[in-house]
Amino acid sequence: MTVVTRFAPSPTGFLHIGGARTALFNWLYARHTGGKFLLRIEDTDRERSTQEAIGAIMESLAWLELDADEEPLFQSTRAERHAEVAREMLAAGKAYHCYCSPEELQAMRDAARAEGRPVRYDGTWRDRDPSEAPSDIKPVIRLKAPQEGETKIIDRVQGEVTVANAQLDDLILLRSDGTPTYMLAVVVDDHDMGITHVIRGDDHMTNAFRQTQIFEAMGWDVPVFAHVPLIHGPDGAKLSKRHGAVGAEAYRDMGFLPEAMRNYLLRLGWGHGDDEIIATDQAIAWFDLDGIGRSPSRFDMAKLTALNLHYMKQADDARLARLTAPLLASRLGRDLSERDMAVLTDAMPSMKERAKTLLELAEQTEFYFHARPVTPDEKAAKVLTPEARSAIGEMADELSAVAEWTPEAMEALVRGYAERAGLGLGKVAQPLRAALTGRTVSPPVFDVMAVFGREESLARLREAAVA
RNA sequence: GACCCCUUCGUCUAGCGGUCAGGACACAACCCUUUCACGGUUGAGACACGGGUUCGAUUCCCGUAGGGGUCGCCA
Repeated sequence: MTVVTRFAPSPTGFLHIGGARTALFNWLYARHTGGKFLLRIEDTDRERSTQEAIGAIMESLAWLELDADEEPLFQSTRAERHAEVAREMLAAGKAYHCYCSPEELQAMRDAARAEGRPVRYDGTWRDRDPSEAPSDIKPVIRLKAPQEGETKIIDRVQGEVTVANAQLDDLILLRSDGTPTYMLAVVVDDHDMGITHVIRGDDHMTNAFRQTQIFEAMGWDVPVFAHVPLIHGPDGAKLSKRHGAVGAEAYRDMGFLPEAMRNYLLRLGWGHGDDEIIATDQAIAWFDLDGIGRSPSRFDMAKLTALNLHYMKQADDARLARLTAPLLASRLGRDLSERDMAVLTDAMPSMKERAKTLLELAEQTEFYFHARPVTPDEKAAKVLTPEARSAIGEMADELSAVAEWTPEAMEALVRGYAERAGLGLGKVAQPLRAALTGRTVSPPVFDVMAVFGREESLARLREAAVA
């Protein structure tokens, strides 16, 4: 049997972190088994579904590089098929018309709650003669769910979970306006799409029982379920906007790499021994449902950040430059030229291991693109004492004579200068740094000079020397 | 309230009857060092509680407590 998984978001908002992980797990499982990963947009709530949300979700999935094997299916296009299944169940005696008004139902729920009884539909119309039906009310179609016994689901994460059928009521399949409910639509679509494995959030656990009843009423195979525990915020409560409940694209904007995000999300609720750094191809080879934990986990930005540093160090320089460019452009208030891009790429080897995000990369490489004369910040200005300036001038003269403009040659020269002056390297490097970058923090000064090139470096040093 | 699920360092987790309870992030100290980082070494830090079962429970069972989820003509 070929595995077919699906990710089925409802487009009422962005793709939040939990959804992103659900998508990742479905994608990984399909890739691991050589199966298919499908996408279904559950847009049956026309009030709340928006085009913007669809766009945001697709964009986030694209950013995370979770590619579906087929074009996304829009659930709203399948309403006729859903209604047809409802009518089929009606004809087979598996469903019935219910004429209760929303007000009556609400009263029923309120009463039940007040008396401390389970809140359920009481089956008023379950066995009532259709001739008693009021002519002025459009009925809904309800599932004639079993009232005795129990419904069991086999869940690859939660194990065997059983609930007494008495706990479940006759859910609505088709609304009075003839449109399908979520419960019906999901089952019909999962069946028609050939979904074999339903991997989704824990919040759908109770839905699994009701959906199983529909599958069984239709005589369809029930897919394998895997209900993944939810992700909570750092405080253990539900994810709120303050922490993880922002869209996945927000993490892109914060300067995280998609591969870091995937690795982080993978390790949140899934483990493979002591392994922490798990590249995507390795994840595909290793991922299995048995590795999913049963307890909810908390979102931890620090760990994501640490992972991001790791992947940044490994990332290709040109790619990092490309990703950093727009962030840098917005800091500088101008676009980067081809020449700028070359400088940025050259700057990456010494830069990428000291920045945790692309945002930091942009911030820390910014000085390369500030035109001369250098404007030192407060700390750098303090370093540039008159003595330091004259030393910078002397070093500039010596440096101008260096044959090869390499970090090694420059370092040898400056070390020699420091020794003759009876100073540590730090004493002379800081003024150089301040003169070159206008800051007191930067990559090693000789790397910086190599990136700037001979001409630009000497110009900066000489300006600092005479200032 | 009813039903269902969960509970190992602060966080993510390993563990699947006998372990000095391991790793990672974060934290602290030290080393490295031209600044900041990276890196390295070391340290502190956990089996929610109470009963069983067993020669022996973190591990199995039952309670308690705490947390979470679900109870719509929303998805």
